[in-house]
Amino acid sequence: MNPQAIKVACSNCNLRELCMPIGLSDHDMNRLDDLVAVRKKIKRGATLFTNGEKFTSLYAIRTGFFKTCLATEDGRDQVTGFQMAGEIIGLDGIVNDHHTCDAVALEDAEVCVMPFENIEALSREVTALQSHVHKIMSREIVREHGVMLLLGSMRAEERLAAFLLNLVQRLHARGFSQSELVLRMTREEIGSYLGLKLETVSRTFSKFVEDGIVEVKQRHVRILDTEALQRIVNHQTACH
Amino acid sequence: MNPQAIKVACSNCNLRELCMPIGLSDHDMNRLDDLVAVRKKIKRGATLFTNGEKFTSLYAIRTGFFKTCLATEDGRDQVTGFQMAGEIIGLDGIVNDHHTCDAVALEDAEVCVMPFENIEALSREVTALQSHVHKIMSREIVREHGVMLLLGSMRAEERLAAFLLNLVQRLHARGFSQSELVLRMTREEIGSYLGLKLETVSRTFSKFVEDGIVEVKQRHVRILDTEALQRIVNHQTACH
DNA sequence: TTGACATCTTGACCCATGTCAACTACCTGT
DNA sequence: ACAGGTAGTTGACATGGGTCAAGATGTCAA
Repeated sequence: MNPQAIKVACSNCNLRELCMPIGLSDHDMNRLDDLVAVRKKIKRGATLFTNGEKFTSLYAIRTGFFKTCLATEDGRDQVTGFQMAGEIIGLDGIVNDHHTCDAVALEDAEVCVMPFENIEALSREVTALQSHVHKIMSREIVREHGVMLLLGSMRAEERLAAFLLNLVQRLHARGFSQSELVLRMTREEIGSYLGLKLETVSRTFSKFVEDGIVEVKQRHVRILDTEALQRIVNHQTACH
Repeated sequence: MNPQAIKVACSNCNLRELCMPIGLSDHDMNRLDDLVAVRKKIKRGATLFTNGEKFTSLYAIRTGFFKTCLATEDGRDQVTGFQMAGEIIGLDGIVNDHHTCDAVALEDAEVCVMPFENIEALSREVTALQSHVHKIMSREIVREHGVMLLLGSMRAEERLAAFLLNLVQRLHARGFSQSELVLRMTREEIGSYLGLKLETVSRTFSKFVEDGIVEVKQRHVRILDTEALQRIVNHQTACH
């Protein structure tokens, strides 16, 4: 195999419209190819980075599924997000040059390692990249606002409905079904993300099944009535 | 009054070490002075920007106190943060060119308006500014992780204790007392931020007063026992 | 000062979710 | 195919915080 064959190239990557700026000239696109230092495989259960570790790079997920989570000394544990192909992780490390959470692979995964100094250097020259980096960070801020809304004001059913809709929507954007999905995480991890106990997550799934909104068989979920989920999320003050 | 007198100048601003990169050369510092297009005063209760509004600028708070909040059609309302002098708001608007939350002044305030295109242009040339912008956004992401932890896994007392400690710590960094503070927001706004009802916030304050941890007189709070608050925040699994 | 209104406190009661426990189903490696 | 371990489900009960309501306190304008 010649070196060319294993050379990483964003320009040929079928995920590039998810993680890279669009509408670049050929010249700029070629420069972007140098952003990715190397690819890295992570086995299920292994960490890509952990809290306290030195920050060097952002990571674009090529394949696989991650969770990011915060663990405190006093035993709390909060899943702060689930990330899938085309998404960027590691942004938490920029501010203090050290990561402040763990990124754990929930299935065998592969990521593109993008040294942050390369990103900064190149984005001084390629305006589209600069703008893209800003948007990625802003998107994460806005996403977290949404999670705060969920955690601060929604009830269990509303949280789980919002969670399922969000997952299928992101999977659909990657070419998967709008109605079927395989959960890569346990009930406990879902619960941690949604601020619920695993039993509550399980019960709420059962409730949805009873109501004919979804079919659930372990981690396989089929959504039968998307609008019902939508209504549950928006419900809230419908009773007032 | 000559124009020079009202010319905005970061280089003379006593907040610059809070909102601007440090260790700049005189030359770079002068260039930074051009970042701020204008200053703007906002009356108590007025908005600096609102959800859906076109995004043009980031804002550095010079004086005053803001809340940012998300309001959904279905009547939910979530305070996503409280911001004080030296902090930057508006980051949520970058990703879609429109703001996704409201910024409301909780007391008369003044902000420096920094057009985002100026920021992007200048940060292509001044590396320290580029790095600073990245760190500010990353800091916001990490802050929100902390709020997710709070909302997802803490009980009412723990949330309020964490909230008070965070506030005094930030105020102390601005030269105020470590033990005394004036809340600029209502119990309802605190509750919204912490995912609690205003009655619960009020009761929890009363509990802290009973326990001799704080003195509360309306919005005036004096912390008598910082370590007790610290212990409450870290407590959690101490019972196991 | 007075009245009107917003904010805050407190009590009584209720319910959604947590807790604890038993049981079932599934997956993994041999 | 089997054993052991992990993950998920379900029931019974406990409880933290929500809800509703009354009253107190503070604020602002006239």
